[in-house]
Amino acid sequence: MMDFTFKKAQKLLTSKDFKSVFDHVHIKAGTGELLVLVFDNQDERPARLGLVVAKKNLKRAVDRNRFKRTIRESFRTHQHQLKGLDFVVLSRRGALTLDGPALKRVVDQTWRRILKKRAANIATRDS
RNA sequence: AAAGUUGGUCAGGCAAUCGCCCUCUAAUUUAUUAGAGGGAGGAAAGUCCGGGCUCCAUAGGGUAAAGUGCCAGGUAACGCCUGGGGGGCGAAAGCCUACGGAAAGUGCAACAGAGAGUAGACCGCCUAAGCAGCAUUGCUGCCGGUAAGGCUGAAAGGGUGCGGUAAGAGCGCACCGCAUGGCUGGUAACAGGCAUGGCGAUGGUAAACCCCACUCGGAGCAAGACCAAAUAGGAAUCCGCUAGGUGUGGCCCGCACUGGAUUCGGGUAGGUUGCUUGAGGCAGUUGGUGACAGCUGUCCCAGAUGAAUGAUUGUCCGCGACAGAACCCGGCUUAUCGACCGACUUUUCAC
RNA sequence: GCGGGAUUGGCAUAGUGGCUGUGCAGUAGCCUUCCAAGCUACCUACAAGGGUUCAAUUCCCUUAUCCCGCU
Repeated sequence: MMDFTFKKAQKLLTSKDFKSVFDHVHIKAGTGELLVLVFDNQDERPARLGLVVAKKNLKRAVDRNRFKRTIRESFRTHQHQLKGLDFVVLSRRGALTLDGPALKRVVDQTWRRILKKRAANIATRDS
């Protein structure tokens, strides 16, 4: 039975954690709705997630909460494929146009694209 | 039954799985596991008012600024609520109402108009006399009288009618309005009625200045308190100085600090706390027209700190709106698909 | 979360209880052989709603949008 919990250890908590991701972006992936920055720890630690949702893009608190919950839920179900990575997800203006299920599909696709890029990075580094 | 008015309640339900936050209990590897319980709103929103709480200086005096504005009550308090009065709308139930003072003072009113506030005389009306005419009358119209009618304007210094007059006029009278003084009812706002005045005292604007009455110290949990790396040096006590400077009130008075000596601790990053038992909810009862208050019983009902309520599936229905706590309450305002319960008004029909 | 401020043509910026100016831009004409400059004319505004007033861009209230300060 796989563990799909989402504890505090899997969140980026301090400003130091956020800074390390922002200063050393190894992989960048985005759509019109969101932007994902990835820091590669290159080990088997649990993946960690941080969210940056600007009031400018999503004005109502209800929309911001929905955006964060959807991404957390998707992260929770995909975490075992994402080990060793730290993520920062930022909202973009287009986030308002998607409803919950549609946003979830977009996020799921983004994880797959990041994994592909990571594999390519490792290949170039090894060669 | 239809049309309408008004008060209140609710804000998808149930089940399964995977997850999140807090509390309690137990176990241990001391941050995990297991069990139990709890987990957004009527507006949590806007931040428009009022209070608690905390610090500033102990919150004192004066002045400025600001706010409120029919009366009485409720409340911790309010710009809120309840009841009543005046005014407006409606056939009614009912709804709306910044509703003190312009007979203390100052100011403002474009354009038009004769005249815009100590009124005014443009067109007019009347008039001695003259001319015409048999005459009713018509024309010109001195000295003057007059303000009814016309014109302008948002507004023209009481209104309507009758008398009166050369023509007119509160000039006189009646009714209405206004003012003053009693009276009656009401806690009061106010209402009713009487007498007198005789409109030369009195148009509008106070969300113009202002006057009157009442309220008000300032900041805000990023308040504040505690534990504490690195780095840099400060704090308390006593003595001295009232000149200057500093300080959290817009300003003044008033108040505290400063310089020297002695003594020893101080506190930025970060963390902890403040953090939820409260002007609390529910039920009953008593008082009150009511807002509400008293008493009795009972319950504990979010407390996060990248910030918790979600996702998937099934099922039912009326197919689910606006929208997410961040110190806490009382209001107001704004957003909102709907559902249910009660009270009242009018019309029609039946008995 | 708390506390402040702003909104005037396409852009920038005055203004005040009685018909909204000014500059740049745009359009048309004049001038010039043509262009530029210059001159003339036109065009397009008081964020939205309600109230006070005879009259509101101005005074008052509500709403919307934007900006700033306090970790």
